[in-house]
Amino acid sequence: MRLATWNVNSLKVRLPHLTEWVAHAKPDVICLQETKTEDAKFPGAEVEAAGYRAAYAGQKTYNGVAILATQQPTGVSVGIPGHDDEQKRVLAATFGNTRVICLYAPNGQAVGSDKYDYKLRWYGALRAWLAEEIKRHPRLAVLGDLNVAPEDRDVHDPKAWEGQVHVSEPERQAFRLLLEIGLKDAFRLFEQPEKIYSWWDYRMMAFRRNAGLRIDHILLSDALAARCIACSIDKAPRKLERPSDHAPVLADID
DNA sequence: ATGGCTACGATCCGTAGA
Repeated sequence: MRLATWNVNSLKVRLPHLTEWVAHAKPDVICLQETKTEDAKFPGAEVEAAGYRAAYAGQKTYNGVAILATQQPTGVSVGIPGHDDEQKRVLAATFGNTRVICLYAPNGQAVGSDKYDYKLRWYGALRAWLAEEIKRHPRLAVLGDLNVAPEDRDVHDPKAWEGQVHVSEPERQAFRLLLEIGLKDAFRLFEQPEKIYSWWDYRMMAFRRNAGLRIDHILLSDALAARCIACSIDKAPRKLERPSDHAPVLADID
């Protein structure tokens, strides 16, 4: 089974890139973030034509998550249970005996801001929920834009980013707490080349300079991690005309 | 010099992203 996650930064704008990419990468499940699309305007026909069923939870302008899969999703749930949030950031679905959770973590804007506090509270609620979810679903995959670069090697210029939002210690701690409930960073299960990132700023020719962050992640429970045979980031779509600022992340489960 | 894109929904700029 091939799992993927991609922050598309507008499903409407990126639909051609998405259909092209899934046609050649052929993920069985792909989690999308920042769809920025109301459910009533979800491009259901195009997604179906590409060979995918879909579950989605969107809103106008901001946020929005979707899970596309070759199999019909069951047990679809939106949001973190008990955590009231207007922002559509969390979507879960089951495929066979595998539970897939699609996440779009808050950006956090700046350390110390209200949005940063919201980000840390969101992570707290997420962790509590996932701790239960992993007991219910031993085959648990958590994919998405987590908006945290877990280590300095996930940052192009750790000195410049030191203490900033996405790399601050409380955010990294929140990320590590997800691992502590029994999840593994699929990317780090394997030897990887240096300076691999999943996001590059649109400005400053950041992509050309490979000035990026690795903030999009696939976390796997032990049962799935034991069967994970590959994990990589595909930079190719970032090179296209009018790209998303994020690249898709892939993991193969035997 | 802390900018520099991009998407959105609103107008011809503000908000947000990371």
